[in-house]
Amino acid sequence: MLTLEEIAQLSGVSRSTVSRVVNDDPRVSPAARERVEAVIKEQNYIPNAAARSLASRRTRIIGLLISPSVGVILTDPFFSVLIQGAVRAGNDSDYILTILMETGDSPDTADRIYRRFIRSRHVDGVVILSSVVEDPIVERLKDDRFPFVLIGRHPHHAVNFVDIDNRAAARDAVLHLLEHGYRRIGIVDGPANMIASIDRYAGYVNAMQEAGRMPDPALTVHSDFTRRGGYRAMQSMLDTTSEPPDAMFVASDTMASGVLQALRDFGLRVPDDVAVMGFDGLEETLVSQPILSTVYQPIRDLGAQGVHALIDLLEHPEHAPIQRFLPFRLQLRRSCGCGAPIPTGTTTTTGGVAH
Amino acid sequence: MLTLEEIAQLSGVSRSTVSRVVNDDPRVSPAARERVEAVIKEQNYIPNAAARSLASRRTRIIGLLISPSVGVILTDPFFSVLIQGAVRAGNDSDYILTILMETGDSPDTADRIYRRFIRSRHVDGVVILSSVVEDPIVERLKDDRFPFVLIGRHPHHAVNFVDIDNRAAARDAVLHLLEHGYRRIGIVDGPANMIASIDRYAGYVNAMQEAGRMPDPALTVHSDFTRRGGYRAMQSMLDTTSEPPDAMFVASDTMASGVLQALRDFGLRVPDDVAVMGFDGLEETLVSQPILSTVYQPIRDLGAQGVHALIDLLEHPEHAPIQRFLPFRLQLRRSCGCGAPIPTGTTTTTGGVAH
DNA sequence: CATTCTCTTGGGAGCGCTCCCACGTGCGGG
DNA sequence: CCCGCACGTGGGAGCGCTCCCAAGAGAATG
Repeated sequence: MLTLEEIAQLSGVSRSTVSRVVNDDPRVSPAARERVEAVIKEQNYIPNAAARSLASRRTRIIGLLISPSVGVILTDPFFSVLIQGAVRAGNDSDYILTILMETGDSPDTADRIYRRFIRSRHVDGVVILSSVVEDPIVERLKDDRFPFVLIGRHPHHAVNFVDIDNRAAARDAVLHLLEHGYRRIGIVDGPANMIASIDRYAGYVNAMQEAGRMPDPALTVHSDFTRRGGYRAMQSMLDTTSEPPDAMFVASDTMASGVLQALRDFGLRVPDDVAVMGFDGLEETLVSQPILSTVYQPIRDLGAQGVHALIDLLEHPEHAPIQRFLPFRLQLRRSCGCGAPIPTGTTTTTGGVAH
Repeated sequence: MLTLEEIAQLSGVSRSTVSRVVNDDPRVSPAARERVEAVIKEQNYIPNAAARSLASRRTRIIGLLISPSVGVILTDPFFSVLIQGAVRAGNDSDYILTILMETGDSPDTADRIYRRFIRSRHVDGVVILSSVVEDPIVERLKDDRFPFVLIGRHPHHAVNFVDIDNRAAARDAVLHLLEHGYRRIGIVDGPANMIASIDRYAGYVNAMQEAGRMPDPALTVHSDFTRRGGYRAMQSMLDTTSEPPDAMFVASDTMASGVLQALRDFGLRVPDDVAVMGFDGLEETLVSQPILSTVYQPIRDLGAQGVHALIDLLEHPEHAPIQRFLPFRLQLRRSCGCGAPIPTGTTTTTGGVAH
């Protein structure tokens, strides 16, 4: 493995000049630069990361930390799209994005990663993809004053985050179902300990109350954001309730896909017997008939903005805290009872929120 | 940020002793150890990663590199299970596993990651999850003598890898369909540039030929390992062929799930009109009726073994090259025409290969 | 023509660890 | 009683960079 010093000797300049060339410092004569670059190329020299970070006190690497809860449902296109958005944003920057996954099987795994990777300064900052409300990592990062950005807002702490207004979005969706005339509206929500689930449930309740209706507990099920979970949730609701719902608000498209299949297996027609409204706006779930009405959220952007926010934080620590809400919109298609099947992409639009 | 030296002063010992405590070196008196540990805890001291790697010449971090082709189909439970297996194996070791994703949108992103993360020694070694046959990274790693393990065999190079014998597995699966008496057997394969697809196709052809049948090109479709892709592949096959198949071998359960839906939407019964055999043995795809017959492969193990192999490589460079095939088995359920629906888990078993 | 400035360049002093060698100290055996 | 040998311990010498300051060569200024 070659060092800076050796490259310097080979090209007849000093260590400092080679360092300047490597770091694109303008204070190098064209002649010297050319010579050094030739040697670097010829020797296939690549600077040692550890030495660099030790001397410069940064690594130019940022982490995307995926919490256990998420790891399990990694299969949801939601996460894959989000991750892709984040990775792409990382690639377009000067930073390299690396993904850290916790499996959650051992309590000290998280601690290990935190110490050995985060606090030891292997990364300059982290984007957290957790959404489990009580995730202890948030406290820890705050206490240690380590730079981080949450994807999904935090209920208590004033931390940097990027999110959509899930409450408002869910409210809009349920209000739309109410406008259709549905009255027994049920909900398949995500896990009760995720902020997104909590907010979406609150939006559902808000809408129902505005319409003067009390949400029926028999029509509320928490599931796990998987297709299978959606299927089972719908199945159990139909099995246990004497009076089935006339519409369902489902907190993710992936679960909605399971819900649609459960309804079909139960012999119920969508939207005639039961209307369905999803959440996410994933292209992946458009396989099924009837085409799913849903709340579109800019998932890819969510990932990208999270990364951008972190980089901004790293390079301008003096900036104000970042608390960004991205816009959402309803995509009204067949499954909620709206007109003829509308081709993918063409959509009716309602409000959204942004700061 | 505290340093070793400061901890040493605070606990009245030398830098060396603190280092020994941190690294679990037995050559420290109980008294000193106790004192130092107290100070470390009290000060919340965590050693600097860069300084450590610079001095010790290793990082104790390994990378899981996910190639662009894979990134797109990250939603396939196959990958999420594989990744979980790898992450878990990493957690159980002394290493930390970090995931690197290439998006493939820019040709030099891969180069950047390679230089800035791999060759710069940010990681001690990498596990490659690529399977695109001509992935240039393999050459590069080989040339640079950087430690790596492939998940999925390599057609040309003698490299370390972990895989199953896809050819034999596919052959077994198709032979089973032939035993049922099906004769017009079609295949929905994965992308033609992935080694797994190539091997599974070869197995399919082998089986057909052994039964004295020429595979019908009209019944061969390459798809992309997604549910949607499977749906479309089946749809287009049914649309274009005058004589539909009586059985389908599908190169992944996720695609098979799409195939089942396409058949249903086409008014064909499974297995009566068309039998279906999947590949992977994912629990996630068991939602659908009829329950899918499939080839089970130990996906989680594949990830774990990849990581173990790499660690072995790092700690015992003198060991022989690792080329490991894990066992597979047929899981015969309803969709291939086998008896009554068999409860999940209970399975008929056939051969497998292992070294 | 002396003075100031700009442009390039070189090298010292770390960054915070690990690794190795040397130095006590106290013990048992010859 | 002395020698050798463990056992703890301390400190020097790096690891391969970045950052800063100094210095020399010209160019520009009065």
